[in-house]
Amino acid sequence: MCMQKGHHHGHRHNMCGCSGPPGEVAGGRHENLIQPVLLLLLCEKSAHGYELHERLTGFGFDITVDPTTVYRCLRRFEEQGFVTSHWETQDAGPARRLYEITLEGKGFFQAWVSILRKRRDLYNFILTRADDVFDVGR
Amino acid sequence: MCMQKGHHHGHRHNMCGCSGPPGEVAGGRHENLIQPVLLLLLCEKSAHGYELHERLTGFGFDITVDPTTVYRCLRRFEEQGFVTSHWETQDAGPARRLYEITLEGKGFFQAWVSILRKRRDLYNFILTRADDVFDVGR
DNA sequence: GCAACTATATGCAAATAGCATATATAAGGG
DNA sequence: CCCTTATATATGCTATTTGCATATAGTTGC
Repeated sequence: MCMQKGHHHGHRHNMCGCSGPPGEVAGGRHENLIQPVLLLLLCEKSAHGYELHERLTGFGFDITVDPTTVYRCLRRFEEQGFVTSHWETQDAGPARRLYEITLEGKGFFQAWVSILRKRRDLYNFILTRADDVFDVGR
Repeated sequence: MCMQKGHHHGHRHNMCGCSGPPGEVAGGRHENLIQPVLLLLLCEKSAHGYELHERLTGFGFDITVDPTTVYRCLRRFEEQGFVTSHWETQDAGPARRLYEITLEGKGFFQAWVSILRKRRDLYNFILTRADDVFDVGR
């Protein structure tokens, strides 16, 4: 996969090992996960994109997200009213956008949480059946 | 979302409530899940596409997949050597392709299983932190 | 001045999956 | 016999998310 029509910039794999077996079948690589995770991080503490990306990267569980994804997700959230932002020009470094979660955003996050719970239950169901298959095989 | 440039055939939402909060933010709707689930079903019993689609639909957990997705996934699996297929013209009804999982396919499934385990752990981690956020908020 | 770090943004392309649609066989009813 | 419905598979188009390459700009240290 991924080596289609002689494009000059080669590999476009998923390097995170989070979406599918290594080097194969990427796609919705992080399965939308950065969305709820960003909402969680913003619930815990308001922050700007760069910091959120760092917190996400240090999240463990093989999550390595492109900064682009973080910034774009935050802008989309703002369009949808889930966060607000304002420029910070104060102290050191270049200007940065501080993001804060809104009440709507918290509601959206709670909706996400119930989805995540369902997904986890489904994963457990699949994993149990997988164990059965491999047990019988032995 | 989804209502871009006046296309005649409207909604392209996710109707399964499985990928994200209702009616919003679709994308990798089933988060690649049909892949490992198909492999699991084929580990349990060889079958043709139509039957696999039915088994998938009866899987519970809000999973409703388009038949197209099933057929295309199976063809891809065959290209990758994870399944083999041969036409069955025998008994009643139109000809159908019987799919059987290969040794390679089983290996691929096992790789998937370890990914699913990681994901479930991550989900639990997120859910725990989400509980903390909402506890403090109360 | 220049490299490195902080910080954000845009364009392009790849991958999965849904909808519309086309196909063909077979069974049952009128 | 024709028509509808169920079985069974396949292709084209498009939407959505996301990664990579790249551009930009301020700030700090050498």
